[in-house]
Amino acid sequence: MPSIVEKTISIGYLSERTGVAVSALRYYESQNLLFPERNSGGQRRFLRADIRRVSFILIAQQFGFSIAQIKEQLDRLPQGRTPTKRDWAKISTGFKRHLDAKITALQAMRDKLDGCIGCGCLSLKSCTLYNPQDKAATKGTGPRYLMGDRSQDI
Amino acid sequence: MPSIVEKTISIGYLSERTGVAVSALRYYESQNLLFPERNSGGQRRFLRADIRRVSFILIAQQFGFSIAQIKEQLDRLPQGRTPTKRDWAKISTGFKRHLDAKITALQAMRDKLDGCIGCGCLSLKSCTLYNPQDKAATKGTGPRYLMGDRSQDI
DNA sequence: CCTTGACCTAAAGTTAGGTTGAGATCGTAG
DNA sequence: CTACGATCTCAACCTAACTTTAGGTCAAGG
Repeated sequence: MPSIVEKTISIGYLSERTGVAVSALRYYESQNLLFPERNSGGQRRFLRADIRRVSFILIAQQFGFSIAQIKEQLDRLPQGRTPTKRDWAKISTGFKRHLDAKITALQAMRDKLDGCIGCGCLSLKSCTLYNPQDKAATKGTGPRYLMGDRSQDI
Repeated sequence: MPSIVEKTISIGYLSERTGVAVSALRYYESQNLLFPERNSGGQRRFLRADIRRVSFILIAQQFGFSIAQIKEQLDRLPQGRTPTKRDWAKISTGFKRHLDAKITALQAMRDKLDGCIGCGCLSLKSCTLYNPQDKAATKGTGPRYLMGDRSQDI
């Protein structure tokens, strides 16, 4: 437990304060999410501001963002000085856009599913859950015939 | 391409019809999502109804469900006969409940984030994104102190 | 000085959801 | 009968996000 006047903290203290395992913190460093300095003995010394940085990582993960995406957001923070309220607010906004898009997409699917349950098309020809673009975009493996499409010979 | 009168289909044809790789279909069998019979030569013979079963797996994956969760839903289908419209509608309903819950959770987070952006609490003491229950439930690793909680000494 | 606990590195292991490769067999067209 | 593509099994490999293990070092208390 470092006293209030010490400017850097150990990996153990950062772990205790954030609930993130020491091994995970070292992993985050290897992924360039954290940039601790080293003391004369080679041990990591973090800034107190890194507590907030790690907390941000945790929240972003709860929102479903990958480590790479989180890194992109963190890269937008200023280097050389401790991030301010405004700095955090700025990246939170960019972050909200992703989240909004994610919610919208899920709602669209939910609405399609609603339609399918109502009309029974989960077992008919015209199920709207058939969505070729998505699959073509993610895999390039050509069209996929989902739930009841081309079902004339089923 | 099996003629319309043949009752079973090959793994290659099932792959072609669903867009799912042959290797993935074999993997699904290993995970007990599919139960093909075998011909005299040991090759898998699927039912035409398995096209719909695989399509269901794809859609469920798009909704973010794991293979294990999808298996749970598929296990609710009747054995011994081809599932009907009503059978599929029944599991789609259970499925919608999960989806609704997921959307609600995401919206709650989005709303908290909205609040945080507005009030600047991403760098203050009382950030509502601090959510001890969730973490305690998922990991059992004790409380996690998120974004600005206990920030008096930051 | 000695012990003990926190810390270090590098490499290997873990889970999910598959893919890839090797080597052998099946099945069908010519 | 011979080719040749489709299938078969089994094991190894892949990414993400970490954890674990092994073997060794640092730092603080007594």
